[in-house]
Amino acid sequence: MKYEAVTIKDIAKALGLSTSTVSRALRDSYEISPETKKIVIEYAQQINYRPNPIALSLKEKRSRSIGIIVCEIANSFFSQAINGIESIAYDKGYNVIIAQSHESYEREIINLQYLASRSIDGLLISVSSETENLDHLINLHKRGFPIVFFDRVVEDLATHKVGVDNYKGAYDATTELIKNGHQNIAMVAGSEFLSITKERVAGYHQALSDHDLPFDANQIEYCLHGGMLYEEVENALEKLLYHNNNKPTAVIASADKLTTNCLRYFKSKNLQVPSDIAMIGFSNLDLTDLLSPSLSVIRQPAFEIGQVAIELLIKQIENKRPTTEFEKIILQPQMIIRESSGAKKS
Amino acid sequence: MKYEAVTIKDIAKALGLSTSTVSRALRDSYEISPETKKIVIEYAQQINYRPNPIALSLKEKRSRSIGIIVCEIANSFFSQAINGIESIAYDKGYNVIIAQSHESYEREIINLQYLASRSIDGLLISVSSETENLDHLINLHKRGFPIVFFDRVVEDLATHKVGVDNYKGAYDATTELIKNGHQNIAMVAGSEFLSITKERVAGYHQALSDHDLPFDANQIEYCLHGGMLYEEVENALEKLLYHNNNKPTAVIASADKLTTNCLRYFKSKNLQVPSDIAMIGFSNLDLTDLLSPSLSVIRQPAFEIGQVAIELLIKQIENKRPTTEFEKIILQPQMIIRESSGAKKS
DNA sequence: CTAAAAACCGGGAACGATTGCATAAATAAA
DNA sequence: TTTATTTATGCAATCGTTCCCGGTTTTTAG
Repeated sequence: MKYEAVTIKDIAKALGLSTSTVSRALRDSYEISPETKKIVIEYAQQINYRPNPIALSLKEKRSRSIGIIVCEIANSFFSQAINGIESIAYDKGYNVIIAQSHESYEREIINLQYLASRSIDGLLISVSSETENLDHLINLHKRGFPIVFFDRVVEDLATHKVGVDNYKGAYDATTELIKNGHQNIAMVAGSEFLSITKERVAGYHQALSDHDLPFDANQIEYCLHGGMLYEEVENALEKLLYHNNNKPTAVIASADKLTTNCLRYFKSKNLQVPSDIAMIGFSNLDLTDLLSPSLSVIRQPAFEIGQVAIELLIKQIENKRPTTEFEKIILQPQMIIRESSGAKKS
Repeated sequence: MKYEAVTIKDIAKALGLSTSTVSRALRDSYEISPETKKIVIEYAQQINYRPNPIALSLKEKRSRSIGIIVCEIANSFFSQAINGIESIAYDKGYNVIIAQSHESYEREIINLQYLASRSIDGLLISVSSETENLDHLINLHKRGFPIVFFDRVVEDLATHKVGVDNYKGAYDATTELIKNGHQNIAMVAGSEFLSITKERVAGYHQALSDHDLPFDANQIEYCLHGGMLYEEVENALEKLLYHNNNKPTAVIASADKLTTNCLRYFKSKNLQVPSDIAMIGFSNLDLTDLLSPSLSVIRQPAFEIGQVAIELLIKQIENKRPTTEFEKIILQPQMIIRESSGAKKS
């Protein structure tokens, strides 16, 4: 069943005018007499005429839609970031097409091809945790396609980038645990490919060294799928807690899904938080306050990250000349101390 | 900065053929010789030719994109439903444009106009909790525009509808609480405008009456914004617990956000669940098992709802003749009993 | 060897809207 | 009255693709 829309031709025919006159009248051109304008505009309103955006896109060579690729929308951080993106995009007359990589490199490529073939005007992407090879992005980028990275940025490409101060977030979290008496602090980290992981590890590392605590590489476990699979978090924690000479009394989880899956593991093992094992995690969940014990978190300004990213992207899209100067914007994370990061059993 | 794509004309010029020949060669028409086809296809591949979907849309009068309107994507139920929708849509070559009403009637209308003007081929909608007047939907529907309702369906329109057995979900939840010894069970319900609210109230009502318990209208509080605002849930619970001769020992929350905000309220008032007040709620959150006490929930098959809805929509879009027979599909919710619905203090 | 039938390919209209250019009529200036 | 100028409108190209309608060559049949 087709849904037939009113076109400019219908108006022209009905009013005995040419399509150009109608088009100009609707755009309020100075070349059209006030009387003709009035007739056209009133008739258009009456039959509920709407310009066909597809025809416009074809002519203008732009679709006024932008693509977003994230791992999962069912992830508080990303759904909040998307809210930020949409809040600006809709105001500026762009619509967004969201695609999910589900942390798969392969699906990221498929999504990218799909979006590119839907002729989007630009791309906002937070790469999948499997993404190491960047050819798919480099290809587009070389051809002058506007790309902005957010959260999981890729350093090797000259584009706008928006993220948080991951180093500081991890540094603060580690320091908080140290202050509460923990000397053996482990880290459950995301994919090693991601720069955010490296930065968070670096922050953790530095905090230990600033407090004269030894750094032990065995205290870090990387999860390739960023905690999306419970099993990988389970394995990581098994190793850290039971196959490690140096049993930690506290854990830092470096991503949303890692944080919740760590909790799930502790619960299944009947480990009390924070007395058996303390923890603090990166998380943007809205109900970390409702958990028992309430969860200490590093929270990222997801909404703002989305807003800044889309603004940079639209600026680049609407630029007449190719962009040569790219910005890297770093927002500050927020540490919320609650119960889970407390002192160990004495 | 414009991103110039390769067109069929470029191929034609480079190969000394006409655009029609190139077009046919790429579509594997029988009218083109195998040799020509080979040359064209290889060259197209080499220069990475992609057909322009906008030009196709203009010609075919369809955009192969469908609109989704939900209240919030940062809501487990809806993000899961969207995952279900996308899983099918992408396979069938459709892309989805997501818009959020944030439970506002006004924004729902704006979104609808926006989507319609973006020439989507069909619409999947779960109406906002403020939506009482349906003119905006009726208008589109009258013109033969394909619409499928999911979750929050609207009975007055002849369209496909997909939802869960809300009556049964609430009936089971109520029965479970009764079995655990609760005689005074209150309900924190969503917007009165929504049919799902009415059905859930009816299920609750029937369960009470089947167990010879009195029904007291003062034991139900409606939240117009479906729990999106903490204050409305707070007000509702204040009334139920402290301005009510009949203080409940258990509460049923009839939506995701209501459930979490009830918990937040109990926590703020230092009420122990389930000993001070038991509860069970509709929720699709993935970490209700991690709460203390773990939360008993009615879980909806969100992913499947999304899948069924998009399948019906695509079927309708691709139908040659106008659809006259509409389906209403009801899936079964799942009750997961955990700690929060336990017995009251004895 | 001729006529018919394949086989293969190009021209151009169409989709809906915009826009540079041409044109006609009306008015103003000389 | 003639020319110049303004005013108001139409024609046609354009964006990228498909497809109807022809047209030419080659093959096949009689």
